[in-house]
Amino acid sequence: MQSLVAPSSVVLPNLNGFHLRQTLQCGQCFRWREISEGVFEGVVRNAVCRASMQGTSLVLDGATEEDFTRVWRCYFDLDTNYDAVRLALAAYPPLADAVRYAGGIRILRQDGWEALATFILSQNNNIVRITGIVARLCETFGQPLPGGYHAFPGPAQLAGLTPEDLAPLRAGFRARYLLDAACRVQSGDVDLTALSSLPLSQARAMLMRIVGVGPKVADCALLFGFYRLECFPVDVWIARALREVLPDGLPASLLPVAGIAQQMLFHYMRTCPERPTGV
DNA sequence: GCCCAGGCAAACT
DNA sequence: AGTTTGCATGGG
Repeated sequence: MQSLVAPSSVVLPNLNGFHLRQTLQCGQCFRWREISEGVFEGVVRNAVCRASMQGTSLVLDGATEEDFTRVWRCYFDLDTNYDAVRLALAAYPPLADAVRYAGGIRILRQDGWEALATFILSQNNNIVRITGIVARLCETFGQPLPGGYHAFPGPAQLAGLTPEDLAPLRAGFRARYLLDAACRVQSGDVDLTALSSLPLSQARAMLMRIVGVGPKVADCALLFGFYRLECFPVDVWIARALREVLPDGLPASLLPVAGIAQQMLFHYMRTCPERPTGV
């Protein structure tokens, strides 16, 4: 196992306010595993690394310089100033507690197809089980990588399969949704490359052509897979709480970073022990 | 057994 | 066009 990770590492200093566990376990991504206290192992775009914090530095063990410039720099969105975002969000009183509790979250720039697929699998499901289904999906259909890891299977690798083929995933009724997404992406009916720049309403409409993709999954895919920070995914679970916290929605000044606010609120309301669920 | 989980499709009024 | 119900699976 020790030779599975390339003998190099990358250190990213001065990540003030960054919280690795919050970021990787807040429910925006499903491909990281905490292998020991504070150490996470993950696969992103055919690259593997072990991530941990040393003070305010993010350490990526096993990351080559090439992987850093090709994958990790973008993935962790290191060129966005989160100090400024936190300041802006916390200045709006309804968000202050959420920023205090979950302000270490950064929105990861995930692969678009992976985000779409994993959030299709997320519906009426919980984060631990989603992670398990995604792991089985990659092990079963993903391209093998050095060290026994697997890439996330692309649309081409899933488009020809049947729901019975996906039975080992134990994804339940979501299996046929995932296959419909793969077919529509593969055929060009859904053009992922357009989703980053298309007007939001058109991007949502395109994604919702997929059976099993509604407003919530579409917004999650756009936020986490296409870096549309103006998306604010809301489901029935969070809606009741949001009406209390944000009766009038976000002020216009915060709309460009609505997705960051949403994810901090989501994590806060889900996990803060001082804020009982149900609100 | 029950209820819930990052919803949605289908079938109802 | 709004509302209700079923859905696969697993954990608490």
